[in-house]
Amino acid sequence: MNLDQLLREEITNAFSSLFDVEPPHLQIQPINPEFEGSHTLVCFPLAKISKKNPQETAQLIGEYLNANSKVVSHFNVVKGFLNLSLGHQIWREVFKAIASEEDYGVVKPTGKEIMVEYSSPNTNKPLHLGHLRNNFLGWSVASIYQAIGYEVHKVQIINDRGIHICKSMAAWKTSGNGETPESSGLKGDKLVGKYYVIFDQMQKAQVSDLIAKGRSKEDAEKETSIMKLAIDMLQKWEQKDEEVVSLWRTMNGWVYAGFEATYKQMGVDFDKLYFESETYLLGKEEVLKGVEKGVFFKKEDGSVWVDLTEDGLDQKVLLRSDGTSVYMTQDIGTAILRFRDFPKISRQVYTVGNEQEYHFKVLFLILAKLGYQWAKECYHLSYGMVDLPSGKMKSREGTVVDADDLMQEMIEEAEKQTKELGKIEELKEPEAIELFETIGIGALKFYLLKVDPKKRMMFDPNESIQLQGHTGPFVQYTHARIRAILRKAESMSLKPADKTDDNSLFEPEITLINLLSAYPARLHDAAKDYSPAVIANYAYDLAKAYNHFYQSIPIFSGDDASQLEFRVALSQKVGEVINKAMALLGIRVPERM
RNA sequence: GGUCCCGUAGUUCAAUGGAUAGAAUAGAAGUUUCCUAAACUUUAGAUGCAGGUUCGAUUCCUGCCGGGACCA
Repeated sequence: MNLDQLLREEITNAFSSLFDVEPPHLQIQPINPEFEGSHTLVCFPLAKISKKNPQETAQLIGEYLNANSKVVSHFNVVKGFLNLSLGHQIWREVFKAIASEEDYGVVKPTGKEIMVEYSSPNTNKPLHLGHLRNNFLGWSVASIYQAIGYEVHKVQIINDRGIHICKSMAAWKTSGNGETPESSGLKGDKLVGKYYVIFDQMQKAQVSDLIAKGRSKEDAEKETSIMKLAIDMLQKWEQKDEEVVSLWRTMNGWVYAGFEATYKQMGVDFDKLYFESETYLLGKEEVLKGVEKGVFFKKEDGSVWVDLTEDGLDQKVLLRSDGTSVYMTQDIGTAILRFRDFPKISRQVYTVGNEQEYHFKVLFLILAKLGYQWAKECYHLSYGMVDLPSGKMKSREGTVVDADDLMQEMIEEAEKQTKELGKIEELKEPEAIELFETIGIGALKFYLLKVDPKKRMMFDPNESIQLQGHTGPFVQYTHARIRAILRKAESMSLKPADKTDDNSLFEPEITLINLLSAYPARLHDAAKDYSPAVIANYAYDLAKAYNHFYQSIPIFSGDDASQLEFRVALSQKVGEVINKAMALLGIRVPERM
């Protein structure tokens, strides 16, 4: 039974019998807590059709419902708002329906398939705070789609080729002395990142030497021995030179091992990896075909362009005059390859920062021009940058927040605060460590996911390690509290029951049932907007409402057994839904904390 | 120069065109014989500026101011 639908039908009936016309789309909204009732019908738009003023219209509909409705118990009118209160019996039935549903809110597989790309790092630098937002977002959106019945393929493209990795290789070769992750005790990605920084330092030193010898800055930057080595390595790599390829393989191997550890700690995973080294030659053929079809055009110097001025954009180069690809060319090829690999997907979602909005607009336009039907279904899940209180993260200024370090800090803070509260006396080592991780990582994920993805956000390290208030641990704590209730109920041999008897409900109980009934709709909203923030805020609202319920009603007092059983059942379901919602964010909820 | 995004309590975030703009933090004041006080209750505090559209605008439109990104 869908409450909203039921109300809609009843009001539609009421309206047409009262005014002899079909009503327009009804605005039924949740109510502000200051007003009595649970649903409100906005009657301003109806006034034109009913030919009465909004207040009268509301009054008439209210009276009609009072006399005829199965669900509305009473009403009140404020200005043009018809506030409806539903009977407690109805609320009990709503809850019964929810409680009896085994996997409440989860949609059975629909046969639809979707691909979600996220992470997609370069292999010359370790992952940082920005990647955390990216990974959490992408992973969560994938989970949300899974929950509404899609088969989801999680992928990333690893930018493992190009001048950047050659720079690390060049620096390692000249000054690395054969250092390895094992010999240095550094994580692989950190080690390779270290040599990327060393390259930069060597380059700077050599440039100033050359400038001192009278070279222009521009020339000097190209002619340092270290830069020449890097460029030489890139060329040799493209010629498949054995030695260079072998070093490239070794160093990328270190990076992957390092990334793997970071992904594990983050709790994200992938179904398939694409490597740029394997896909960067794709796309060129497609572009040439496009020239034949007349979709693209050639300039005198032989370069290939697409003209997007009709779409309000510029001309964009697709192949340079020497025939080499640009990023766009590769992305065209990769997109087509993916649809070949997974012919049943109806859409690709690219989780990439909003600085690439233009790039994806162009990419999707080009794919459409090439005649690919699925192009208009592709979606750039664009998210805002994460700023620090000191401003933007800049790798050159060393203000980048490292992903591993940050996660470690969060876990340590969780441990510290848990110990201060004296909560873990009974917990043994392995459980305690797991709990600190659950709380620390949960706090981080919630912090990054509760904000609308599209918006730029501020990351204040001091505030993020806060475990009170609008945070993940608040929700986790509520779950732990519910589990405690259920343990107690069990010890009292109280079985959860959803009997629909005559007992009236308290306001906090109705609020909870109302929130529970909203879960499927919120899930769909989240999918539609690609926004885990919708889920995060829902989980928070539910937890908040439960705490209020918990503090205002002594669950185990009173001698009416069915009332106690009902409250236990309500608690159990709230716990389940909290668990389910948090799982969509990749946040675990503990049994106790 | 062109395109796009963003301006909400001191701060970080909310608000399908709807009522008295919600939370959280920081501030003030309370609540532990009782199920977990990482909680709860009370209190104070905000829509950049100027117009327009309408019954009604934080939301839509125009201009300006301020912040950011991208394209050449």
